[in-house]
Amino acid sequence: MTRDATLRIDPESSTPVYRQVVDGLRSLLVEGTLQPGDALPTVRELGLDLGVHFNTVAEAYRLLAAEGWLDLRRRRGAIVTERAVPRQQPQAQEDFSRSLRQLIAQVRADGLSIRLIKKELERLNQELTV
Amino acid sequence: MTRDATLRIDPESSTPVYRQVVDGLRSLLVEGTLQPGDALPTVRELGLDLGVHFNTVAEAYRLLAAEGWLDLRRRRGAIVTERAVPRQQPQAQEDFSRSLRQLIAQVRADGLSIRLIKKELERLNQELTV
DNA sequence: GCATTTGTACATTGTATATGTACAAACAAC
DNA sequence: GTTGTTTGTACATATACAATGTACAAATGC
Repeated sequence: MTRDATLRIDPESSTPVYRQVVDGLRSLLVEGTLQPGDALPTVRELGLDLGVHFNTVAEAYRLLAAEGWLDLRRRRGAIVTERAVPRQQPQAQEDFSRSLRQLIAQVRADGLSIRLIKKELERLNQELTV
Repeated sequence: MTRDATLRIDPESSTPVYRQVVDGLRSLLVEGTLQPGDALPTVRELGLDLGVHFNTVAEAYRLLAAEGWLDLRRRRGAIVTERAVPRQQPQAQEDFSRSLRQLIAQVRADGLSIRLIKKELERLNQELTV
């Protein structure tokens, strides 16, 4: 991953930077853009790239390692690992439903048209393949 | 709104309580469950109901008032107002797309099956009417 | 060995969150 | 019209969280 424009940080956002990094990287991991064996940038490289302190990136890497995505070793950096999908939690579907409803409500409140929302929902649904 | 089970607070969540309240209420407002003219519970009632301090609820009400949803007056409480949908921001669609991708990635990582995710996407898409 | 490159540990600082307490406005009762 | 009560508001405080600064420890190459 070299200078990937996929990750962008909004320092104004109310969601903390290290979680923005986690969320952005998790997308790439889940979607397979980052594959097992791939090397992520070093915490210092990515920190420089994103304009944040390397410890902030390190914190994000630690969370992803705790989720089972990364293997962290000194001098070698962060490597994407094989990861088994965990068993589904009981309330997972309901949580997702609520989060999705709230996300849609938020963007509707911000003026995004229902037409465009539906378009995005359909597009993302398309992209999901079993 | 009397003792509505629609709002549930997770004190363990990393998203702060006042924002959970804002997000939950905004859903009800956008979806029309709460209509202009409706009275919300007082900050003390809702605080008691949710098990949080009334100032935490007050903070949530203030945010919603700042978004144009509520009219707050002493002694009368919080009343839902008419609210014009604001003009769409330029990056709104892209922001939504990214948030949605990240939400899906997160629940996939948590083990929610693609089948159930697609089902929810379709269900919410259905419910959206222009 | 020694230097360099990595992640790690931890102290420090600033900011955000939640609460406690006192207050001010509005309205009702009398 | 005074008094009491019910509302939201203001602000001080305590705590937790986020981001950074700095020093360190492990691993590798030479």
